[in-house]
Amino acid sequence: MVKGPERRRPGRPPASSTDIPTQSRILQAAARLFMEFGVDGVSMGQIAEASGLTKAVLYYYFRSKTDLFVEAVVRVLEISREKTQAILDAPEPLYSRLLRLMRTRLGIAAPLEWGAALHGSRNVLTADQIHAIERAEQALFDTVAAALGTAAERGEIRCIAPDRAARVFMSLVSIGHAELERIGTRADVAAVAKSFMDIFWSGIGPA
Amino acid sequence: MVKGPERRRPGRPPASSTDIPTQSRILQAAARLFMEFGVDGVSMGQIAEASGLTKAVLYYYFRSKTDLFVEAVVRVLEISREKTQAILDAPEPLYSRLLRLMRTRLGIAAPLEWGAALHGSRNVLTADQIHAIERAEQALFDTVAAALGTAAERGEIRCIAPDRAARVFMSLVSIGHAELERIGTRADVAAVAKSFMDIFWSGIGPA
DNA sequence: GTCTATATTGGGATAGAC
DNA sequence: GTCTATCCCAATATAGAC
Repeated sequence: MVKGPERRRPGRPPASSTDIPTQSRILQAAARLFMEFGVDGVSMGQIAEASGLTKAVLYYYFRSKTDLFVEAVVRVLEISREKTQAILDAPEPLYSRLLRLMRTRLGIAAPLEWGAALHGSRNVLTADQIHAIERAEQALFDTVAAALGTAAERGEIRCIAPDRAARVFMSLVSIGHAELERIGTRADVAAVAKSFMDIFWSGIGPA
Repeated sequence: MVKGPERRRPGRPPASSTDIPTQSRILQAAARLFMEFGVDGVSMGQIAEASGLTKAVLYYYFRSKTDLFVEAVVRVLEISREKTQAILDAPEPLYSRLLRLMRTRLGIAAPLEWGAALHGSRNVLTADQIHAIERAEQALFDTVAAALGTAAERGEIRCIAPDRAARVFMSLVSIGHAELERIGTRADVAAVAKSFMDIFWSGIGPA
């Protein structure tokens, strides 16, 4: 492009300039499908269709299906981490923040068991790819663990191993989501969130 | 076979007569592989090899790969349920029984996230097959839930929703297993079991 | 009941035009 | 950068001998 600067065309710019970049469109569609059907449950053709493109374009942006999968996972985990961080930074008691976090996550349509999808495909991923995913996953847990650790210092909770507790919390979110799916649309997200939160907070032992 | 009864051959009977029936051998191998690599991570060829047979034999006993998968899952869940029942029937306080259950399950090589494997393949399963798996799964949860319910009646615990708590417990087993895998062989199963059990029993809230 | 050999297809990946 | 057309292999499933 050796052309000099052009004068701005009057009127609304063509749609293309406001469109989501192709790569992001692919990642978004891929993430959604992978979350719902798992790696092997989705073909490149389906992802192409879902993003309104063709297979060849996908391979223009991503070397392989595995690559696309890894980048989609990392992206989702990063976004998830940011949202989580924002909620946990609020100036509230830990209990309220965790409850809000659980409600929010339960409300998200695509909850996802990446762990599940991963389990089946670990053998295909390179060490680097596994590492990338594990790092993104760990960052998410660390965000929660940090909040638990701070609260523990303040004597707000008795939690001894924040990282472990963080994993338990995230897993409770998964179970909660499974329960919401089971009972269907008549589900009361807030109520389910509350009851899982209570198990997390007080355990099942005698009062 | 119209031959009359033969006299028993002297000496040790041929190995074949004490062998596990072919169908069980297939199911065992299939269950192990499916648990480790997921449905799509394993081919019929691999299952055939693992059970010392050929693909054709597998198709002699099972109509399709999906069929084999479903029967393997149900079988594992049933066995798991029986073992669980046995442990929970012991005349001990609930806490001890649950701790023993968690230790035992953490010690099993193939822990498995059937849920994971399932998620990816739900779209392929017939309604009947999904039902069969869900029934077997529910039976397992019910076994744990029953123990929790009884204990609740006795005032041994404060648990309000036994079924929900049962799911949480089983899920803690999964996290525990994931943690053991992460930290590798230097893992202390009993210690990990204890600490997850404590989160389940007392929660993380202030003492 | 178990084998060898093969038909069939879904889907990952690429070539090359535009 | 995006398309059409195609290659190619892995893996399910079957045919038919023994």
